[in-house]
Amino acid sequence: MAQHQKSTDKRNALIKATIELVNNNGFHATPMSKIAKMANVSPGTIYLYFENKQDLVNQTYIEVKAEYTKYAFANYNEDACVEKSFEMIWKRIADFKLKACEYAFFLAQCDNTPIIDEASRQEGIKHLQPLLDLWARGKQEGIIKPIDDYLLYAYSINPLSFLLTVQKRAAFTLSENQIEEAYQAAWDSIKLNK
Amino acid sequence: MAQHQKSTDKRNALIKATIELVNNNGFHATPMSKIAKMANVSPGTIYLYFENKQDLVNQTYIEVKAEYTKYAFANYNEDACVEKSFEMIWKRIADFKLKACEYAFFLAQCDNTPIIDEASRQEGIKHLQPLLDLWARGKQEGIIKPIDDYLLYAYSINPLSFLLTVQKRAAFTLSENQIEEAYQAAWDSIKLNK
DNA sequence: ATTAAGAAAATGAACGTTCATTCATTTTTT
DNA sequence: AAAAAATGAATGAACGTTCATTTTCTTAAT
Repeated sequence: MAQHQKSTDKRNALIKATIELVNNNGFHATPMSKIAKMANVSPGTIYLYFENKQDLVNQTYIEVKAEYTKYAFANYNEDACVEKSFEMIWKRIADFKLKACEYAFFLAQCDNTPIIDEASRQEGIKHLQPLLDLWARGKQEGIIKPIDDYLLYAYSINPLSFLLTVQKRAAFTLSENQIEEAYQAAWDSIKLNK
Repeated sequence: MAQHQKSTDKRNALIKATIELVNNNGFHATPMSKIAKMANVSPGTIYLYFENKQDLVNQTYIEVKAEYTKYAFANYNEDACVEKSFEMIWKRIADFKLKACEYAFFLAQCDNTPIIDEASRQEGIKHLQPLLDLWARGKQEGIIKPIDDYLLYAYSINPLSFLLTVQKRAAFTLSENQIEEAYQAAWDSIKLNK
């Protein structure tokens, strides 16, 4: 354990440092030397774990994205009705984005800039399938609007990224009540009106 | 005219080049030398128009943001009812974001990263007031949900940024029909259900 | 109209700095 | 004592910015 453990520790420290520095300074102002310093590691050591800077950022992205989707679907099973299932997933996602906001902000940054390889972006998108499946079921049952998944995502999930950014910038926190209001807005935007 | 005209041309060319290069390569991979080359200008000339790289990006942001809001409210007057007014503004914004997508993508990038000064960000936000006023009216008349403006923006306006990004990435174009669907989702998310 | 002189604008080579990355050496682990 | 992991000084390329020089424009006297 010891040897491999130590390695994982360093790797994690490097990824954590990358997230923090890129969030606060941007990719352009995040030199490898600073990442090394914050992770308590020598600059050269980074290259034992990552090919180069691009690889470090790509892998950080993939890792964070995986944690995000893992969290989102952790307690999900397909037994509940569409509406309840969606609410469960939505609230898990909200939980993650607003609580683990460092992670979520990093993702938002990567998703809105060309700092990530297209391949890594594709890799990160994979794990969203359960939500797409749920939407397919919802459309079939006439509960969710029969519109493109991109539209459903844009209106029901993505707004959380904006709210997270506002929260980070304005040093203002969404109340429990506001999260409920946000959920209502999300559901209202995609549910099929009878 | 001649002398001052020429200056404006160079300035505009520099701003245009900045947008294009930052969009495609990211801020970190956009050296001043490339900006100069694309604008057909010597590197030194940039410093006649802008203090430094940060100033160039800040001013580009402010300029694009101003164009965006100017376009959004160009044909707006406060005579129509809340719903119609919102629809008009929304469609103008959609028009801008999906047609002038280079501009909109640049804004999205700036809004989701720390590359812009906080001061410039504040400067850019100013011109949104008419929309906030409309929402205030809508809340008062019981037409729009009595929730925070950030929530209204997150659900009714911001999704367009996501759709724009998808459009740019996936080389896929939103159809007229899908824009209508998007508008419905936007309105459904913020209108007060009787 | 032409031109000469002065001012303004533009140039691009040069500068100093910073950065990503390497590798000879040291430290730690097996 | 051999192997693996980590170090950090060294390297060379790239960058933002400067400034001595050149080019272009403006003015006004002829």
